[in-house]
Amino acid sequence: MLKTHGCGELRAEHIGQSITLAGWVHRRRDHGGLIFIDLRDRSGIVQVVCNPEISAQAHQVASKCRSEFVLQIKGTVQARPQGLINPELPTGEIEVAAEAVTILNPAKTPPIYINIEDEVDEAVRLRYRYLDLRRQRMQRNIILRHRVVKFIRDYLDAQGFIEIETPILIKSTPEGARDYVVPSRVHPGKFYALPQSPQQLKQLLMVAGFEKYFQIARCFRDEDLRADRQPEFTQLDMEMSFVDQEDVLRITEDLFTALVRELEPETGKHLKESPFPRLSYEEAMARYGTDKPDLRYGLELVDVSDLVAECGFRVFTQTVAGGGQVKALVAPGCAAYSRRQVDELTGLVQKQGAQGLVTIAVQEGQLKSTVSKFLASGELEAIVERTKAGVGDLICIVADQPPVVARSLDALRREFAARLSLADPDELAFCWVLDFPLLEWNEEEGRWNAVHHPFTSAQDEDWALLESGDPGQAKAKAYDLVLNGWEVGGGSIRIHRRDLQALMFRTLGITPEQAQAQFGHMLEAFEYGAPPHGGIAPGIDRIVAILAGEPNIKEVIAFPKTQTAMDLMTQAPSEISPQQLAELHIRLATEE
RNA sequence: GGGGGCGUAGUGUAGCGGUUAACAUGCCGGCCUGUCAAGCCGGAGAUCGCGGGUUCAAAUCCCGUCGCUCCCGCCA
Repeated sequence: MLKTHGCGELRAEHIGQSITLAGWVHRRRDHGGLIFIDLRDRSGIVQVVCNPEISAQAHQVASKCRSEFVLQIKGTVQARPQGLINPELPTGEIEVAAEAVTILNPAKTPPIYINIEDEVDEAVRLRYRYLDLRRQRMQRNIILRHRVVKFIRDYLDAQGFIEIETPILIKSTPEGARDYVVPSRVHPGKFYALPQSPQQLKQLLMVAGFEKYFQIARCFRDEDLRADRQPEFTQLDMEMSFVDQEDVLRITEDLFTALVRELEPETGKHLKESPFPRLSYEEAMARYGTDKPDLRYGLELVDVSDLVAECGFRVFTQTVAGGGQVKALVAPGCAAYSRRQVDELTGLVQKQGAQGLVTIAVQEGQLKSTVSKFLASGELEAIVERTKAGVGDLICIVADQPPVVARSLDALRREFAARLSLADPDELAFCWVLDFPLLEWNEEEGRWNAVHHPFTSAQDEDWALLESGDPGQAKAKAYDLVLNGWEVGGGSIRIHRRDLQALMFRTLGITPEQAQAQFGHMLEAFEYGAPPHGGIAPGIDRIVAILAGEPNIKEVIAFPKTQTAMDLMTQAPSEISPQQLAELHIRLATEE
């Protein structure tokens, strides 16, 4: 090794020791007669003093050093002189008196600051990602990610889980997201797909008798990007045999409870509660307007439809009569909102499809509402009472069909939480969302789609609904893990009986021939003693981002892609040579 | 596919019809033995993303385009 110690490890106990360090010039302070170098490596920063009276060589070389030069420094750890201790630095009680400085490699002036935590244009960061990754924020995030994955591996190993790799080149299936495909050289005109998740493979591992499987699995989906979506991302893929939903929830909950507690000294983030609260899908939509509610704050939606069903405001009465809802949200302390501020909120809900926004400002001794001339004072008071709004609060009301009401009030709820800083950034509010619908109607194609995926089991009593008319009412044995308003995982109990799988395919409008062509291997496998099984797949990138306090998963991925799925460092994707195309039997249909 | 935001020295920003395109920092040179975002002095560094248009005159206004970004659609 070119070093005996890490820069950040040195403490008062090392005083007097001869040591060798190697790292990067974090900052240089040249006083002419005396040069200070803050030397940085992964472990931290230490001050090196180059005094010509101790070593003329060290001082002379140090005078040529610049930011990000790679140095090896031999020297002695010494106590800092009286009054010169730097309490900002973990190594601030000591410094290293340089006896020899070697430039292992010089460096060009970097295009971004390594030593200042400053916002830099993301394109520049991504182009020079290796420099961006040198910065403290990214080092911290990537190391945190390592700890998360390491903890998960150790924990699941101790619970009897086996980590098994599954192929990256697999068969394309039409369900779900768009596949990334890879052409086959050996089989002209045929393509592999990259896995959207190892879904089928992990189920086959259950048929294979491994009983408890997990994998830190890379997944690929060729869909448009978001702050929480990259084209390739990492899941903790898990599957277990002889379990029911309760077992999967408990094991997952125990894992994340232990993980969060283990990392709390590092992240400073604590669990709001464990066991995690459970909400049915229906309840989540009713109380929060979303299936991924942020439970760090309240602001629950309140249904007031019955209170206004026969009031004097036709928008309300017609909405209720037409099967819609009138629901309210109380914004604490916002009664004094100006017309302009209310207009902003109205614009927000209109973007979600709502016609408008009705407000009631609860003021001392009076209620000011945009609809006071339509509603009797008793009706307004009934709404105030139902919503438990107090003096100084602003009640926001949306009337529309349930999906529009949900979307609008969810948007409002998140807007108020942001404006009023209601979400504690150091709190982790996990919850489970359960009892999802099994199927949803696909308007375009005129058929049912699986909400989760076609191997998800219906709840036991709901199988009959698939045959007898009302498949849309069937609930699935599916569950989502939600954390601070992010969906951080989803899973289900699978169908393990061939007859029920056939019923499922029939309901989805998949003919036996199509099922055989696409999923023949699954159906066949299930005929050889498939155990009851189920699993879950928490998203590693999202969980680490939340633990790191980052708003975007790019901040916890070493080499992420831009919103147009480019790698700005390597310029992927790129053209390939005509020879490569020819080998792959591909001709480009380039548009003119 | 659609909507919003951003694009000016290496980096972060200001300027928003007429400026020598400004400031900070970084960079280069000089001085400096106790700094720690060191200090002081001097210097270099910008076809204002790109293309077109309006105008006597465009970084500034208009149109288009490209890049980055946030969102909707999409993401079983």
